[in-house]
Amino acid sequence: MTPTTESAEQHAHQDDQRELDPRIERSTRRVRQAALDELAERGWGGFGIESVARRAGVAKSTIYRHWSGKLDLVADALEELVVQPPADPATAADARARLEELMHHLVDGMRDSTLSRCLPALIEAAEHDPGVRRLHHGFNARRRQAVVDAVRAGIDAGELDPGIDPQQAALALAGAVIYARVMTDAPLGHEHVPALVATVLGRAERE
Amino acid sequence: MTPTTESAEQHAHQDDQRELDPRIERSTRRVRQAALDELAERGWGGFGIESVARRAGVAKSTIYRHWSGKLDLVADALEELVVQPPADPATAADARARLEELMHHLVDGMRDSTLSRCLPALIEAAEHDPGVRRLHHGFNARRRQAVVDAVRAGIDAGELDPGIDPQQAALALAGAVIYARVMTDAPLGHEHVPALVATVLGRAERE
DNA sequence: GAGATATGCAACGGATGCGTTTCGCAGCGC
DNA sequence: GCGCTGCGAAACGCATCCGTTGCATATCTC
Repeated sequence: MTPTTESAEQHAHQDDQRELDPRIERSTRRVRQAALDELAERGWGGFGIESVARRAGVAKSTIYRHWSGKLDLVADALEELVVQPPADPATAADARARLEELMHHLVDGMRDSTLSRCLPALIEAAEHDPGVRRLHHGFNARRRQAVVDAVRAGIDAGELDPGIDPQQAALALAGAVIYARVMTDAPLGHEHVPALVATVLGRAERE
Repeated sequence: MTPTTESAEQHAHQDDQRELDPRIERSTRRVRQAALDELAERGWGGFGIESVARRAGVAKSTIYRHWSGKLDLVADALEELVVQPPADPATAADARARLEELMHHLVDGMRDSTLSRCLPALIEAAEHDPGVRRLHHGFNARRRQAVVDAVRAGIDAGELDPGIDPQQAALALAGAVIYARVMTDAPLGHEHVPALVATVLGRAERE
């Protein structure tokens, strides 16, 4: 039995080595899910291994058999959430439609998802742990990059004002959704997306 | 000695009743400051009364003499941060200048301030405690309202595109700054403000 | 100065969580 | 079926924090 000082090999690439003992597969899956629930409900500071074990219906020793501690477990569980790609690039008619699509996707993600419920804990955790910070910032950078690309494409295609700064536009668009989630009582709804996109990207340039 | 079941009267309005025992003034001031530092460093979950006492150079019993517990103390200490009014309304030349001013102020607030260092903890705390949530959301709503007003004034004055939705514009502007602070490695700097404002509000309508 | 009062200090019982260990059992692969 | 191995249960020592208390001391008010 490996001492699991580094869990990355075992868990991150678990899907590769499909020859795993079904008991392990079952345990780790339950624990990861429970860890995310725990993180969402209790937050970063409130997160407890014993609580996760109870929640997962699993012995505490089982958790320590597979992860080295709180940090290892949380980091591993979070990888679970990161596997959501935003959307596909080439289906939308024009830049505005594409961006509205991206925003709707983000709004969706901020309504029900596990990720949304974990977001405050994630923000807090990123502040205090370098590993989580890398994960968190990396994930958001990738997600935001899709918006930057869409804006730039829109400008190149002549559909958007060339005065727009793609970086700032992406910050503003994504920022509005995230801000509404963590700083206000009223998360952004789908009905606000058109007005948001229209406001940030400017009104129709050509009609 | 009042049992301090409700601390609001004693502490929030402390400045009013200036006849206070200097020992109390001194203690509570130290503790409040220490509480903010603790919140910034350890986060909402890591926050501990005994740690605050150590930090403040004060006996634990002194804290319990003035506050009923963690929640009471944190809420009281946070009031300290909320007393920052954004700026004055009628000095700026035009709407764009006024909005850039507001954004610079927000960027400032996200660089060094205690509030910035407490922000992740605040977001997390607001998620789990209704009292903190009210404080947090209320403060941000007030701050954002200044932006909404400025945008609306700009539209009314014919300086901004009437197609802009003031609410969404404010969300986008404030959101970009906050997002950059809690979701990325690179907080927004003052040098980005002009591009941000220009991007969200549209390029010059009249030149 | 005298009396009031806030503080410091130390200790308390209780709770909770951590990370480890031991052992009997059940489920797995072959 | 049999050996292998992951699991559950329970207990461990240790640490931390909670919220409270009693008492001596320092500091304020008058």
